[in-house]
Amino acid sequence: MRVVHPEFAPDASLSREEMETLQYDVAETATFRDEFDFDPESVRTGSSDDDQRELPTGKSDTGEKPIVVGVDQAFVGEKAVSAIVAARDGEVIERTHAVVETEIPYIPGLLSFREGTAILRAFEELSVEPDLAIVDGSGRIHYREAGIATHIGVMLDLPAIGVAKNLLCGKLREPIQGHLSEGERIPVLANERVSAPDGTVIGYALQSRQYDNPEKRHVNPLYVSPGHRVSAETTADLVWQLCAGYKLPEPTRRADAYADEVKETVGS
DNA sequence: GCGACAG
DNA sequence: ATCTTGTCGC
Repeated sequence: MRVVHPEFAPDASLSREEMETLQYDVAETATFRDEFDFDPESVRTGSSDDDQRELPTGKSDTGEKPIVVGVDQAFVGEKAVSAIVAARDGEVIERTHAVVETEIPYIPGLLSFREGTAILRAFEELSVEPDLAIVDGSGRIHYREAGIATHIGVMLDLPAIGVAKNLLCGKLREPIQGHLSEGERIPVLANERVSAPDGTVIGYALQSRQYDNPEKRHVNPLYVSPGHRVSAETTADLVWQLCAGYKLPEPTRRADAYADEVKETVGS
């Protein structure tokens, strides 16, 4: 697929100040409301039920099901490996990847300038037109509301969601005491460290999976946030639907595995 | 100066 | 993110 907004390219040679200014521009172009055509309820995983009956009409509606892509990165020395796995109705239909030399180190808040180019190059290799992207990292849960999921989503004008294992910034509306139960979600609000008005719901802590006996051992929640063209609430709904009994959503797990596969092919 | 800090 | 064996628990 093609880039729609090349002016937001995550150029690693920019100064820190220029990078931050670019992020404010990206956030201004982004929308954190539901702006997509597919039915959120139609998004599903592949490893779930196999009782997929034909429709009453007998007509196959697979062509109407949204294409969801998972995006993940791996590193080999100074090279960044970006992997994308596309699936429709839970079935993998295409996989692409790109290997790009990293130019800058990891800096909290500027992740897209380290990994963005590799991700975009992998997207350019994609021949199918995705309806939604699940990106590892934050979206709106970011100092300037422009995490990597937002940056990628805006450049491609593609509905995108950010899925992170740790909270970059913002504050939970209610503190987690001990642990959450599977399926629970707590709003993540903007605080003084976020450019959004204080109290704005910028994402959710989502307990995608939990052990039977959390008292002895528990799983940490996922921190999900809108990247582009998706609301915080729908973001949590979609990620929850994509988690087939695992902590990470299916698209992410597949991209993760593919990135490891490619990684073994590349030398440092 | 002291914390906070996606991947 | 990455370096890595065993090990705890369901």
